[in-house]
Amino acid sequence: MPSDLFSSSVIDAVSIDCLIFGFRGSGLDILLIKHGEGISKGKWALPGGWIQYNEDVDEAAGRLLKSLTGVSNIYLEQLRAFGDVSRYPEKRVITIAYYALVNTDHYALSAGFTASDVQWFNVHEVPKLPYDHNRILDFGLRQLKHKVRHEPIGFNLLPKKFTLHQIQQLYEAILEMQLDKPNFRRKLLNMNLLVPCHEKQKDVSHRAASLYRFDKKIYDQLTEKGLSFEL
Amino acid sequence: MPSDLFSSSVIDAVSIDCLIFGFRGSGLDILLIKHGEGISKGKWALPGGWIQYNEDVDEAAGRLLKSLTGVSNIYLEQLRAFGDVSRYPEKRVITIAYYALVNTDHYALSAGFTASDVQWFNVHEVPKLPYDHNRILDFGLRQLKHKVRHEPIGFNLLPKKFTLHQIQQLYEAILEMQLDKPNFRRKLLNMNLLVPCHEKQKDVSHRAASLYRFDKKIYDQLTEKGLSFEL
DNA sequence: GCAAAAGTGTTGGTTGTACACCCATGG
DNA sequence: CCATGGGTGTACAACCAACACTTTTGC
Repeated sequence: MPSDLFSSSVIDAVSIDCLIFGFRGSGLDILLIKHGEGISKGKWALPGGWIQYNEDVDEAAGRLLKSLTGVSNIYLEQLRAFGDVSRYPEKRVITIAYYALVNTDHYALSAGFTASDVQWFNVHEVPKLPYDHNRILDFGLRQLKHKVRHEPIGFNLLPKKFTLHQIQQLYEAILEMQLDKPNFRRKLLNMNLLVPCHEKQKDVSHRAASLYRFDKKIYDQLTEKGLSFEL
Repeated sequence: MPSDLFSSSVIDAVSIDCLIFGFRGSGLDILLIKHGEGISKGKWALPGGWIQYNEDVDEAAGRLLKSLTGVSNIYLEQLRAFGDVSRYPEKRVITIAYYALVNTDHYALSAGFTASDVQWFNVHEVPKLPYDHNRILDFGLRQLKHKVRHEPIGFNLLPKKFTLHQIQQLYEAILEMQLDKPNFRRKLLNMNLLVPCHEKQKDVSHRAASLYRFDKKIYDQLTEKGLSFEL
């Protein structure tokens, strides 16, 4: 959390923290910043900060994320508020946590504002974070496991064109469990959510797989007609 | 929302609002209070108020609910924070919404603190509420529909001993749809969640139904062993 | 007997799960 | 020819939806 650079124009009792999950083909990553100032200077933490009086909380989350990390224009969803008395040492601060999923390759990281560095960390290799940030991360991971089974959010983490195997690896990374290949393929294809690109992988040392893409419009149409995305 | 009676000891930019759902055998109810003071004096609104500096947000929700309505000792779960700039007219206030399910019969309502009245309203017959309270209610109803399908929270709304028909009516009220009696019975009984009381209804003008009770311990055991509660 | 709700049975279709198996490609 | 992943087939069990039917009780 940055210091009160703008203390006159921000709400001082409420902060924002963002969980940005990324995927690089194997494990799940989380985006952290290194604090360049303030009481946690030098420590890695979740990107976050203060809300201004004239911006919606949802807007504040997007603005802070962009200024701290360079990541912009993504759909941030609210996780929940954390408001224990002792969660922040200096004074009473309630934080509202947001989370999002992005494809690691699509964003150039650039530390800014009060952040001196930005970096992806494997979610199982994060350092000890200040305040209750580790707790927030744990909560977010649990929420993510639940959400990914019921809504097609996972596709944000993949390249535009992807193979069925890549989706499966993503789901295995998030859910932390093995899935049966034939059954997973069928389940996904039978939803008619994926559009075949009529292209194959290249430069792989095994049989080339077909590429698919996810189409949000088709998903919206199907859900309106009463299809539910499950697993 | 009460006025700043304790303005020195409360966080002035954050409030709490509670959605308390009740059930009386037919429709779903929501608990509202009539404001006895402040800018919304005389209006019906969600019970809520300010958080003190020395209490956790979760605690504040329980305290406020009790002092305003007399309803205490229930499990309040956080819904989410609402933080649009214009949601509150006087000044910038972010609110954190909580929700809970209670059996209407188990609680004696008594208006207190800044509330001049308390009353149950059918969720489809609520008056126009101040601020964004109608939006919060809508959000809570949607959340409730989702939650009740995946976790056995609904049993809070029933008497200790209940018939299968009563559960079905409850589910039909929350989900706003008709359910097939034989299939609903079987589904519930096959989960082995319900303990038969070996008792029958009395004084009913039709065949008396068997009474069951819900046992949280059994539920916890079963979920540990990997059972999932669905529908 | 009638109404109202309790409770049981049956049937056919869908879905999930656990596999065995063959195919294509690079090294 | 082997390792790696792509991709298909099958067979059994479990589950679900729809609906017909019998039972008990008060009036």
